[in-house]
Amino acid sequence: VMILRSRFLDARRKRRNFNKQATEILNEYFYSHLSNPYPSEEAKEELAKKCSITVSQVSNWFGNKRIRYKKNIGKFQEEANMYAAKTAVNAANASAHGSQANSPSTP
Amino acid sequence: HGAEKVFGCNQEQNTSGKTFDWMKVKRNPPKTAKVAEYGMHGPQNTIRTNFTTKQLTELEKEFHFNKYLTRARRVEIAATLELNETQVKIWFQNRRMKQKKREKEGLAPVANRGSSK
DNA sequence: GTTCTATGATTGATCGGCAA
DNA sequence: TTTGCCGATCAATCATAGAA
Repeated sequence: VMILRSRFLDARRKRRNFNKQATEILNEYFYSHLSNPYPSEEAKEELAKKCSITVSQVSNWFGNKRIRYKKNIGKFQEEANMYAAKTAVNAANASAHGSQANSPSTP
Repeated sequence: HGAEKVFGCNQEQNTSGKTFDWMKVKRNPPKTAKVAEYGMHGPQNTIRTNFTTKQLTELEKEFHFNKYLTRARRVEIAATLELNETQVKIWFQNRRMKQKKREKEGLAPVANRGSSK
């Protein structure tokens, strides 16, 4: 089995992890929609823009995240609680007082 | 019909820890191949087929000739490459999607942002 | 430098919906 | 009613980046 797997060894190489900020945005969305983490095409485009990555990359991220999450829910429990708390705080700030002139991101 | 009703004041809608339907989704095993046959229930088969370089090269060549297959052509190719007609059909379907995806990405990679390196 | 784990991308195949 | 295609997704795997 020589495995001429070298047939397409190219794109898959040179992989770059996303910025910590991008991952943060993706995880926030994922855990705040844990009941149904399937962003619409529009939502994906918005996330892609915020994360500065392509829509395909957003799709890949969610695909991998969903599969790996359900594969081992326990391993993500800590992360899940962390983002759940974070989402709760954001929701509280948003509904508490109608103030909105506050963008926590993009320094 | 958009945002759910007001939430956050009662009922523990704590989503963490719960198992939703999407987490239970299970795909049926591939029906590729002839499992029946003589009782052979080995771990193999029903597993993702690994196309050989030769098969992929041939499929790729055919794709550049025709994006869509005719029944006759499909039968011919399947026989030549020793694949099911379904596998050939699916390969072309996936190949077309891949092509579309490339065209789409190839026309808007602009706005390169903080690409760490 | 080596070993193991986290993660982005690729891809054969499945699922639901739609059209012929 | 049956079959092909599309769009989305699954699920397994590849190859690398990063942690240990």
